[in-house]
Amino acid sequence: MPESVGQFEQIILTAILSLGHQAYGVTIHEKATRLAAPKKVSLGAVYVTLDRLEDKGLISSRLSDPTPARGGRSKRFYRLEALGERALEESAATAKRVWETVTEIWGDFAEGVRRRPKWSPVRPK
Amino acid sequence: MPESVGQFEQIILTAILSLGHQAYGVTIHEKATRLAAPKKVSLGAVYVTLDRLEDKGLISSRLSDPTPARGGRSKRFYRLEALGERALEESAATAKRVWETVTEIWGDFAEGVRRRPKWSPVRPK
DNA sequence: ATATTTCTCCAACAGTGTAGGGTAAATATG
DNA sequence: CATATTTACCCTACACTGTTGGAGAAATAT
Repeated sequence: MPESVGQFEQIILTAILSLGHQAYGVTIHEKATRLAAPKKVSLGAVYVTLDRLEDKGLISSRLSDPTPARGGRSKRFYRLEALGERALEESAATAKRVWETVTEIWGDFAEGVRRRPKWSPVRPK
Repeated sequence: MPESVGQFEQIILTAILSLGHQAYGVTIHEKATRLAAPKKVSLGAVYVTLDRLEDKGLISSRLSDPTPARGGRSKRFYRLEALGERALEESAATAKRVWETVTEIWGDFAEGVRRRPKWSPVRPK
């Protein structure tokens, strides 16, 4: 049974996955911000979560060489470890089930306006 | 900007939504267990979370009359409030984005075996 | 030297997740 | 009726996750 991750951890793992070999603090923050919108994501939250995920062995990191650009100090790049992949699989499967369940009732509201519910909102006796 | 909910809270809200007017502790527990599988969900966790969601005004409850069945004591039925609907909408939209992002890389692994990644897992320099 | 830019990291606290056991209210049974 | 059985609710206590805000390090630019 894989480690189970929280909501924000899931977002961070997803960001790392999608960034491939360009995953470091700043880019992860950008990706995470898009995933979590309209909610704001602070940089501090990202780094703290990266630390914890690394402690749990779900991701690993290595420090790069500096790049020849203004402010181009070295970056800490992250990658998903096998444990992290399994945790994300499980967690994403639950996300899918949630989305599908909500969609069955409300329709695909993310694509526009929310539709009518299947049943009328009658209260039990 | 809607209240934001955690992972388990999202599952509970989703369970309530999908149960319609049959949402009370035991049925919510069953739904939540299916949504969160293979992870186990304890009944205690469900009730604590229901309490907190009610305190925050995302759901409301009312006590029913007992039913004439063995052990048929009265149930506390829950329903989504407007705040809860908005919180779930936002939260489910993020779940969708996570699922889609993961799917772009790994394919729809929930339907069977995980496919190959789009890029090779090369580390940065 | 000093300013500016990019980037990492820490400390502290609030909020969420979880287990396990306790309690209550109904019907069934001898 | 006393006790068993079934269904259901609720609390306590603690671990883990989420979040903010700011400090500080390492580059290039002027």
